[in-house]
Amino acid sequence: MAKHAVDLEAELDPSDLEDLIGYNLKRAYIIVQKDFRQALGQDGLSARVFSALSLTVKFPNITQSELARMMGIERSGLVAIVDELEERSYLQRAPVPGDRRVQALVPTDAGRRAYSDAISKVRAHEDMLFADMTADERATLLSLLKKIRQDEPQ
Amino acid sequence: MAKHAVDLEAELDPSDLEDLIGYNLKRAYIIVQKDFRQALGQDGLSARVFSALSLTVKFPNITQSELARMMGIERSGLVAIVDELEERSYLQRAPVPGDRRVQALVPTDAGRRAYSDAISKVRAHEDMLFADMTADERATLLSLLKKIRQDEPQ
DNA sequence: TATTGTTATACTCTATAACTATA
DNA sequence: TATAGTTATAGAGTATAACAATA
Repeated sequence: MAKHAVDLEAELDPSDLEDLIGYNLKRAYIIVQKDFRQALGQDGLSARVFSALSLTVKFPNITQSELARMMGIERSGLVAIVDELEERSYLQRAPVPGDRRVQALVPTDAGRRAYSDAISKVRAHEDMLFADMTADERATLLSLLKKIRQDEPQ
Repeated sequence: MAKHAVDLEAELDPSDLEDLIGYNLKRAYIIVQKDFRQALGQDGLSARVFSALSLTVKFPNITQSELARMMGIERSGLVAIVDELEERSYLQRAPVPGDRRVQALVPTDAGRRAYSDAISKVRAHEDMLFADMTADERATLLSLLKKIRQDEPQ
């Protein structure tokens, strides 16, 4: 079937922002991040604090340096995040026998409950936001994003 | 075929960060954005200034309010972006006959050349960064990201 | 010498609110 | 009253560099 001129133009124009993965990635990220904030509520966890709590629950006794590396941020940037989690009593900085430089991050019961509550809200937010995508489409998107993440340093 | 216990666990664990589209979207976005910066070089255009230049070239005489709406940011945030493009002599703020409140953004020849040069670099950067994805995979990713963007306000 | 956690500092991106000049 | 552009200001989020304590 012959294509309309406008379709041809859309396919061939090498200068359109809308064809760039980076541009669409950014716009999509902003939408998801804003909806995440709304889902977690007024004084809910921010995305980065939520991520840190998740990894602390999953890997109890993780050190701050390890956590920073997993999250892809600098050690210095993690301090405020751990401070917030400690102020919320969701984790404790615990001394590690044998190396007094290190602080192990230990989730509290309240921290595990808070994470369980938050992850439910996040799942609901993604289910709502991606309601117009099939399970297959979501799985495909996830695997393509992970493919990009293979280029991650470390 | 029977699944390994570890596969089952990976599929069923409802608390894993790695299963969240939002988390993977953010990590992927950061990678692409960093590579974008590198591709455009030391004093190259930032992503948002590049986007503004692109839209100004595509829609000459666009107003700042229209441009801000297209980019999904506030009018106030656009001022510095347009300032930078004007300082680089890539566009001019031109008065609009009939409404003296409005400034039309008109790309210069230098602006069009700079955009042409930048978009080439951006294409090369995406081709390099997404070299391990097929054309089909890139098209699929693009269309899934656009699907998320349908939830965009306005 | 190297590493962990920390502080100080600065930069980017963005939003909100208020102003001005027009309409 | 409402709108376009602007300014001032603040808040995330991040990075770099330096430091003290410890290895």
